[in-house]
Amino acid sequence: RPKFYALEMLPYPSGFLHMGHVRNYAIGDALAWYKRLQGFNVMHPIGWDSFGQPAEQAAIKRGVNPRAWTEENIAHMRGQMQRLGISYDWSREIAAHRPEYYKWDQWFFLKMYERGLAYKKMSPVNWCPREGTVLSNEQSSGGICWRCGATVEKRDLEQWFLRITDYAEQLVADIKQIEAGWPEKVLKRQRDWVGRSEGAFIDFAVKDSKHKIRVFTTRIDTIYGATAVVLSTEHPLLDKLLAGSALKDDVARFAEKIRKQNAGGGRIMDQEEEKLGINTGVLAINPFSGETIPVWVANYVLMEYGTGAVMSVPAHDERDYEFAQKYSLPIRRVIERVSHEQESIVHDTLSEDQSLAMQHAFTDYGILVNSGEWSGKLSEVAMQEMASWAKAQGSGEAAVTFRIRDWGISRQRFWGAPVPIIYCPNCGTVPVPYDQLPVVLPETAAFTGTGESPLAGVPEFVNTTCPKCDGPARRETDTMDTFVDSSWYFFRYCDPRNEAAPFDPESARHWTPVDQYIGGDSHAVMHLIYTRFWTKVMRDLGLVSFDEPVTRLLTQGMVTNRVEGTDEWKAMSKSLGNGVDPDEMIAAFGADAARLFVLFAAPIENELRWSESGIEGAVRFLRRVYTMVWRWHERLSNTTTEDQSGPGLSEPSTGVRALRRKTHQTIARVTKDLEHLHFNTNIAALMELFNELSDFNANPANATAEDVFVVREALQALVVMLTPFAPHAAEEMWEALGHEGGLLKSARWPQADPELARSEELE
RNA sequence: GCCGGAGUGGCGAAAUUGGUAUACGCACCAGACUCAAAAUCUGGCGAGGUCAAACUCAUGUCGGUUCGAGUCCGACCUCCGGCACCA
Repeated sequence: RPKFYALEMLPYPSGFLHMGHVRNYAIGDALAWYKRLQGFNVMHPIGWDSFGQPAEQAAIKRGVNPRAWTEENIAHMRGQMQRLGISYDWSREIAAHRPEYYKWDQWFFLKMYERGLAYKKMSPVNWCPREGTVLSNEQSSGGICWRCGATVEKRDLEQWFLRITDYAEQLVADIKQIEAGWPEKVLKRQRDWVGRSEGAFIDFAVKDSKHKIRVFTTRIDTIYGATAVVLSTEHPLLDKLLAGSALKDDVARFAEKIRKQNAGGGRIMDQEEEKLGINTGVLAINPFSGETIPVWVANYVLMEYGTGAVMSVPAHDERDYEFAQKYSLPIRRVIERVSHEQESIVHDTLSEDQSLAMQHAFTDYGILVNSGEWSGKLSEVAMQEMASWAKAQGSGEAAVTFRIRDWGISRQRFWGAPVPIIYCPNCGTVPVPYDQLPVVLPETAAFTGTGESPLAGVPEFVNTTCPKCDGPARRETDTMDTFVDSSWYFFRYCDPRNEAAPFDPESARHWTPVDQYIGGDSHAVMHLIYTRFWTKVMRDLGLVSFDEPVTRLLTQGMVTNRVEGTDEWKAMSKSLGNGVDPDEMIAAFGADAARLFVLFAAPIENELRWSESGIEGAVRFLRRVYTMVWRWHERLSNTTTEDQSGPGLSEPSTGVRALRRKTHQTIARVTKDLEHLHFNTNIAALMELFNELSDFNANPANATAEDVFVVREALQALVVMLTPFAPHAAEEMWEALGHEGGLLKSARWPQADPELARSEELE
C-alpha cells in the first residue's frame, strides 16, 4: 500500500495536555484515519521533547529528580492522549532524554565536528540572567528571552556552534521545493530570518595608511553620493587607524559609552533611537571618484552584519540622511527619479539647491547623476557594471551577505544531551570515540541555578581519561540546545529501536519526507529552520536523498478562551485562569465530542475560541446520529439480498432520488475538502447529510426495500466519513449497522457516483 | 516605518471558474411534551417594511469593469500577525 506519514510536533512533557495539543492531535488523527480508510499505510507516531529547562527548574525549586519528574509527566500525558483516543503507533514512541535517543544527538555532533560544521569559539552570547543560560539568536529575538521574557544580556563565553551559515544559500534557494505545501507566512519569516542580501563589498583606502576599510552595500550605484565612511564601535580596525591620533581617546570614550548602552541591559537599538557618532579625523578615499571623505564611528552601524562598516550616502538612505542632518554632513544627490514618459531623459546636473532641498532620502532606483562616467545609466545596470569595475580595479567585488548567524548550541544546563568532547592537557580538544557513546548524563547534580554548568560539579562525570593518550582529562560540561533533539526526531520514528545507527536509511527512504506536518506557527523560524538545516546535513552524510524534510506544513491557530471578567480572548494559560482541562472535557462530553468540536468550530489555521455550548452542539449531533443508527439497527443488520439489490428497475421516488443525490454529493464534497484539510466544512456537510436523512422520514418497521437501500447507503457513508472526527462513536455505529471486525477491516472510504450526485436542474 | 493576512447576521463561520449571499453550528424566540423545569422534538431567525406579501437596503468605505461582483480592478479606512538602524 502507498505510505503516508502524518506528523504532529513533538510535545514537551510539561505534565498536562492543554487544548492546543488537543487541537493539534485531533487534526493529525483526522488525517491519519482518512488516509487509512483510503487504503494508505499510515505512520502516525508520537514522542517526547523531554530535555529542557522546566525539568531543571523543578529540580532547582522543589528538589525533585528531573528524570523522575519527566517520566511521571510522560506517563500522565500518554494516558491523556490515550483517553482522547488518538491513534498513535505507540511501538514507535521515543523520548529525547533517554540515552538510546540522545546517543544519536551526540553521534550527529561528532559527524559535524569531523566535517568542521561544529566548532567552538569565544563569543559574545545572548545570556538570559533570569534562567542563567545562553540563548540562540532565534531564542533571543528582539532582545528578550523567548521563554521567560527577561531582557537578554551579552556575555563572552566559549561556545559550541553549528555552521548553519554554510547552508544559508540553500535554506533560501530550496524554499522553491516546498512553497506549494507550506504556508506563505512561514516561508516569509524564514526568508526574513536567513536575510539574504545581494550587493557588493567595496574597499576604501585609508589616506596615509596601508589599511583599507571594507564596506558592504546593496546600492553601489549611489557610491558617488557617499560623504562619509561609518564604522561600528566594535570595528577591529578602529584601534589601528587611530594609533597616534590626537582623537584616539575621544573615540575610545565614545565607543565605550555606546558599548555600555548596548550591552548593559542587552537592549537592542531600534529606529527611534537617536543616532550618535564621532568623527575620527581619519580620511578614506572613494575608489570610484577618488574623493577624500571622513571616517566616522556611529552607534547605528552593527558589527554583526555585513562588514561592520558602511559608506554613508545621505541622499539615498534614510539612516544616513538622519545622521547627516544631525552632524551637518553634506547630502549629495546622485540618483534621479525615472518617469515612464521620460525614460530617455537624463538629468545630468542638479544644482546645489536641489540637493539641499531634499526632505527625505530618495531610496528608489533611478538614473545616475553626478556620477562621473556612470551618469545617465539606470541603477540596475550601473550596479552590475560598477561591481565588475571594482573587481577589475582590485577595490571590491559583488557579494551576497546573510543575516542568519551560526547556531549556538552550548547550554550551561544539566538536563540536556552532553556535548561529546574531552579536553586533554596534552592532546587538546578530543572528540569522544563513537564506540564510547552515549556520554551518559549522571543521575543528578547540584542545581544551584547560578549559571555554572551543573555538570562541572559532578567529578565522576568530569574526570575521565583521554581517548588518545589515556592520560587524565576533563569532559565538556555544556549540554546541547534541545532544538538539536527536535531537528531530526521524525527520522528516528522510522526505525526507533536501531542500536547501530540513528536510523536505517532504507526505512527513511520508505517513510520520509513527512507528508503532512502539523503544529503551531510559533515554530516558524526556530524548529523549522533547524530541521531543514539538519536534513541537508544528513543528506550530505548520505543518510537521506532529498533536500527538504517536510512536504506539506499546516500551522494551526491558537486555542483561546475568554479571560474572566474581561472581553479579551487569550491563549489558555494557568496564570490567566482561562485554561480548560482536556480530561474534564472528556469526562463531561466524551473524547469524540471534544475532538469534533475543535475541528468544526473554525478553520484550523484560525484562532479557535473555546465555547462550552459549542461542544454541547457536537454532543447533540453525535447523539442524533446514534439514535438514528439504533432505530435502523435491526432492519439494517438483518440484511437480505433484496435489501442490497438497489432501487430496482421501478422509477425511484422523488425522496429516494433526493437522498441518494445528497449522499453522493456529500461524499464528493467531503473527500475533496479533506484533501485541503477543511475540516469545518466537512463536518458541516455531514450534518447536512444527516438532516436530509431525517427529512427522508422513513419508518424502519414498514420501509420498502428501496428505502432500506438508500438509508443504508446514506448511513454507511455518514458513519465512515465521521470516523476521522469521532472514531469511537463511528466504530460502534459501524458495528450496529451489521458489520463485523470493525471499521479498519470492513470499511472503505465511500466513492461518489457523479451521475447520482448530479444536481436536479440538470436532469 | 516595512512585509504578510483579514474585514460577511447577535457569535464561530459558508459561498467551485464572477451566477439564488448568509450553508452548518451556537445563541435567541415560539410551539409540542411535562404539574413544572431540564433534556428532546417541531418551527422561526440579516435589516427595514407588511396581518401576510410585494418591495427596499445589506458582504469595511468610495469609485470602476460586467447582463450579473463577497469574488475582478483602482483608491482609502480598520484590525490582527511578523520584522524592526541588516547598509
